[in-house]
Amino acid sequence: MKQDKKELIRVTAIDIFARLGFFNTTTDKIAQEAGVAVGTIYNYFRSKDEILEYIFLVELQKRKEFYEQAITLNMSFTDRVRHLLRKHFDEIAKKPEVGQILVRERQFPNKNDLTAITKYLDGIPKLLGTMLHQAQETGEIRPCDTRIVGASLFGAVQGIVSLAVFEDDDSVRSCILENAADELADLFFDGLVATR
Amino acid sequence: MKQDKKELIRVTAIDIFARLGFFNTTTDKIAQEAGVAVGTIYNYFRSKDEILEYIFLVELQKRKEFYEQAITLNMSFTDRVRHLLRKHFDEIAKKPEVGQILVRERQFPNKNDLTAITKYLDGIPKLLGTMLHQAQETGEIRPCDTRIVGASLFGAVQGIVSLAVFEDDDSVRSCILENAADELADLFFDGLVATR
Amino acid sequence: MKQDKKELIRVTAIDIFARLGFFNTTTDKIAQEAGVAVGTIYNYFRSKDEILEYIFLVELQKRKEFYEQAITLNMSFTDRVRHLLRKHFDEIAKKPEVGQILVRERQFPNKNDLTAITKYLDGIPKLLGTMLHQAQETGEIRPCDTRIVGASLFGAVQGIVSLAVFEDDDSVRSCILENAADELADLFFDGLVATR
Amino acid sequence: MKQDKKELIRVTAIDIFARLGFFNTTTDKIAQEAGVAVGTIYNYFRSKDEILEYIFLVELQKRKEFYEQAITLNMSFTDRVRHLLRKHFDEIAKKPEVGQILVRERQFPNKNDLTAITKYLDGIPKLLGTMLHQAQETGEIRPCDTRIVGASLFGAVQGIVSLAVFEDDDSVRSCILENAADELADLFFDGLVATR
DNA sequence: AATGAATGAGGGTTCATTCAT
DNA sequence: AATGAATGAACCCTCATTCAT
Repeated sequence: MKQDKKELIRVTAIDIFARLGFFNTTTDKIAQEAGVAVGTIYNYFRSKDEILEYIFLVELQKRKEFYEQAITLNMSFTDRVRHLLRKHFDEIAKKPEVGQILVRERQFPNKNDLTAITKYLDGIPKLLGTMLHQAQETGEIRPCDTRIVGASLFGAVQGIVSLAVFEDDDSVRSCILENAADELADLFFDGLVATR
Repeated sequence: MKQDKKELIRVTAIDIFARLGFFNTTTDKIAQEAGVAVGTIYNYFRSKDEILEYIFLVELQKRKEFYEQAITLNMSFTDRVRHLLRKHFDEIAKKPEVGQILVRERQFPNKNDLTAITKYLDGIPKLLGTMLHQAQETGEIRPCDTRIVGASLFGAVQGIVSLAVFEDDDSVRSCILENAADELADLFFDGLVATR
Repeated sequence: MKQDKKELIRVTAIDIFARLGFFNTTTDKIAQEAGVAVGTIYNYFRSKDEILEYIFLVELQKRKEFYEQAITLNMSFTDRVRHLLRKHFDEIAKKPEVGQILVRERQFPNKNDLTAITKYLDGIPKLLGTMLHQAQETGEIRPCDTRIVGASLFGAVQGIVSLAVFEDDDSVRSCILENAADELADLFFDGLVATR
Repeated sequence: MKQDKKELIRVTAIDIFARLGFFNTTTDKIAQEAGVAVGTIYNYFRSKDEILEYIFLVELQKRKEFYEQAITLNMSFTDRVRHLLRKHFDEIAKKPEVGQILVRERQFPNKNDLTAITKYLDGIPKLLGTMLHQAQETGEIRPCDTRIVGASLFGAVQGIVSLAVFEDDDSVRSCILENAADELADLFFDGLVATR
């Protein structure tokens, strides 16, 4: 039950951060909406910053698990990426507010360098870069600057999430998120040029 | 001369927003670093928010000009995109701080409805979508969800800017930004798959 | 056993109050260092204030006992004072932290009127004044304003305790406290002037 | 006029600190009673702590001036001390609240080691110790532990201030403070023992 | 147009105290 | 008797904005 409350605060904070932005969200507001006292928040988090970090941490964890899964499965590189993208967009579809935060709250509290936020924003592109590099060595993909392509892929994902998340119509949003993984995989692997 | 001071404030604000983030920047700090009094800022801007909006507005204006240019020039769709990307990354290379702000300060897209920020973040992907749509109709590119691809392209650009902007080594950053346009164009038009 | 715990809390509180000061000490800290729950403190004390009062009360009690002893013993006034001073400084030497509190925590003598703290800070000088007055009547000491001299003696004692207590070197502190009683008695009874 | 406001805040704070104690005084209260906004306080002081330090600093400065005066004047050691004591008690008589603070607010904000408060509480006894030491060498006073006697003298002064300051009757207080210097000087130089 | 001291609502955080277990 | 999670009033301080000079 102790963790129930931490979870309650995390989930509530996601909703409000998504709605108002981190800096426009007050701790009072979070407490009120979570139905607890302000003090209670501080029994589980050392600061408002830490709530945001925890949100990123949880999502980072999930992405890591997706990655471990993808590694284990015996599939080609392209399928692996497709798998990761699907999982990611599914997650966003389930809770778009999380997506909103992931693309918007990159202001760092810049206190400790190794925050979960930095790990997320730096770590995931780097991980994509590594995957690309390996695929390049096995000849699965053509030569390219893997850092740039990794950052592009990560950025493209964020761009789509932005698009979806600011879409008001729920059904349109769902549709975007459902197609996104395949559309993006096709784009990245086959390009846009008309059949040659 | 009147506009000299407004420009001074804009440029100074860019540096500080990039360094500290919008919410961690005080008007006092801007005034101090610009060598004017706080009150002076309010002779040119109605609020701190408006400074940020003005920064986005100026950049939005530049992008629009690039677009007008690109339309005028008689070139293929792919060359047009390549041209736009080059111009954009050149601009970031000249003043990376601007890039930092463009990718980071997307807070509160809800205060006043039609802010320059929203116009930038929504407008540019939409514009890219339109271009893609036209290219699709002329058969220059294959069928695809142009909204998703537009958002992906915009996102990919932002992702690369992120990568470059948080890169400490100046020469590495320049290198990334120089190659980015071509690398990204190749990626989007030809994809990654080795065999063709 | 019931009183064991109250004693435990009192002793722990002394250490922390001495180290951090009353206002910088939290009840959580006391509980933690005493190895009990916060709630437990409130089974023995009605408030945090009351802990401090209890500390003063215990010390006041001890001083009263010293006084009773001194009265019983058949000695001259000067020896009586010397006896009291020795006892007091011995006590401080045994637990300098108590001394620190006695000289430092004189805040709010106004909350409840008859606190142990007020009794200590007002009562002891008054008691010294009474002793001086009697000695004056028996001709043991010269005419003087006994209130002022009483306050001076009490103040001088506190001043020495301050000196000792903020001395870091343990052996120096012990030395100061050992000599203090005699030095002070000599000073008060014979003065400083060289020729006599 | 700039300094007028700092002075206004200092003087107001003295009154409230004396009445309620430092820790029970809020910045809002000071602002309200000074007739300024809370923010104004922070234009002149970096923190609430700094107000207290400034109060001590000003008093320390005054004492130093008294000391310089005393050194310049061509008088015996005993007269010099008498002069210092008179000046000090006069000062307290003029504004007893200051006295109250000087004897009560020794809680340290313990942040920077060299606060004005520490300088006052450690520095003045040390200075007295030095004076005593010199007098000892010139044979003006008998051999004694000058540290202990210095601390005693300082403590005795504080003790008298305590006595006076908590005295409600104004005329009694004045009387105490008027006689204090001589009474204390007599005590320290000639002792208490009846004419021998 | 320029200044910068004054403003005060509002924010994050603390912590003594309570009370259900 | 003991626990410690929950509480929420209260505090210190910040900072965007104003306005008299």
